[in-house]
Amino acid sequence: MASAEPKTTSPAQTRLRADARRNREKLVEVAAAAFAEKGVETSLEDIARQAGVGIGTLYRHFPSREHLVEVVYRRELEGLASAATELARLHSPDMALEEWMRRFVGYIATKRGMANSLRILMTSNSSLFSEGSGLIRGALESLLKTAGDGGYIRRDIETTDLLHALSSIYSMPESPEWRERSHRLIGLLMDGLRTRR
Amino acid sequence: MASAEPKTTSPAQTRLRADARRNREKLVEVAAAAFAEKGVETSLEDIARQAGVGIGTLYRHFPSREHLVEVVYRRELEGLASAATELARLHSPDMALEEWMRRFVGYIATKRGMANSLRILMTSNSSLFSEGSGLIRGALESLLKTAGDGGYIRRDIETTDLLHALSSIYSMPESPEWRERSHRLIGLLMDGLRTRR
DNA sequence: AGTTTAAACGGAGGCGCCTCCGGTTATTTG
DNA sequence: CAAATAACCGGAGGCGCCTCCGTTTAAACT
Repeated sequence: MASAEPKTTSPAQTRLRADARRNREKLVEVAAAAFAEKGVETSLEDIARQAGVGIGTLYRHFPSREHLVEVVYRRELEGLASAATELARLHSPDMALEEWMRRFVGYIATKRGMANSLRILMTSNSSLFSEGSGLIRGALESLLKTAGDGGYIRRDIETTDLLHALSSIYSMPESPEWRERSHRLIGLLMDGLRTRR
Repeated sequence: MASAEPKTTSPAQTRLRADARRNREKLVEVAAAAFAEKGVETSLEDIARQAGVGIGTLYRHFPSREHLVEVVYRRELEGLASAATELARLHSPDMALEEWMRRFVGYIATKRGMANSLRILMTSNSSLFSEGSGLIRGALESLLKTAGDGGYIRRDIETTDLLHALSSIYSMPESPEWRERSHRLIGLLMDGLRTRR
């Protein structure tokens, strides 16, 4: 019988050497910033340089551009989902909801430029999409429930509907006031949601 | 008043110099063959070489890979549509229909590898898609009508249905017998269509 | 601590993309 | 037919992609 590994959280993960893990994490971090700033078409060699590793190292960890994009994408999605519980701890339920929606919009904003790469990704790996949207939906749902239970907002709102309203922001025309507009929309939604006294 | 150009068929076309037109046509021809054989990811420099022109010339005529793909795509579509009238002249109506459907399948076959580029193309230029499908729909419709009017096939079949049946071939799993399968499907469709005596 | 080894590194190299511009050529004008 | 000119040609060059493999190093073993 093979002895089990008691160290790793996820079981099917082959342990990485310390330097390898450092490099990998640095790469993801740098890539996230680069994608956000210049879109997913940024030079991978630049990313490797900024992370202080050779291009070979980047390609060993992420065999293709899409792999890297996927990892960054998923990481951000998870961050967004876990922000929900964090916000719920720090703010009142309604403020937590509002702030979370703002972050959601901020997240979407970084995805606007990368339509094509994302599309390729989604069609070739649709599980990513469904898992991702599941995470987000879960986060929003729990925020809604908490705020609803506490009497901060009305309770006759479906997660799906709100999610839909938020997603529509994605298809808003590109413009300088995009961010402002989307924040106004959130304010509007919150006004509608909050219970009057 | 500016004097009108009586030479060109399409009015809004600025006349090309003779050598330019030669090169352009040669490029499209070579590109069509190359795309069919090795998919749309083929090296554009190879295409230029095979066409006997410099890479600069290729890029002047087709500013991006997608432009070239689009032109080739449209050309083949038009060829397919015009083949319908040609076939109708040479064969009996039912044979014309059958042969045309075979060619349609052949056309689709060349498009299997290029899913991504085509998808990008479609989403960024959806008119191409609608115009294209209009063309081939028209072709099929006229073949159907002629054969129906002549009593060769039943008349209670909608163009849309047949088109749908044919398109389903596109999503058949890739396999060595793909071509054979699709031809069997066409045989089956024709059997169903033909009137019995 | 020293040895071993397999995992990880990183950059050179070959290829394709696309741009830019000095040279060439079809076409127009006299 | 020659000169003028605008259109066109083509390939060098700079950059990024990705692979391959000789070198380095973390980690396991003694």
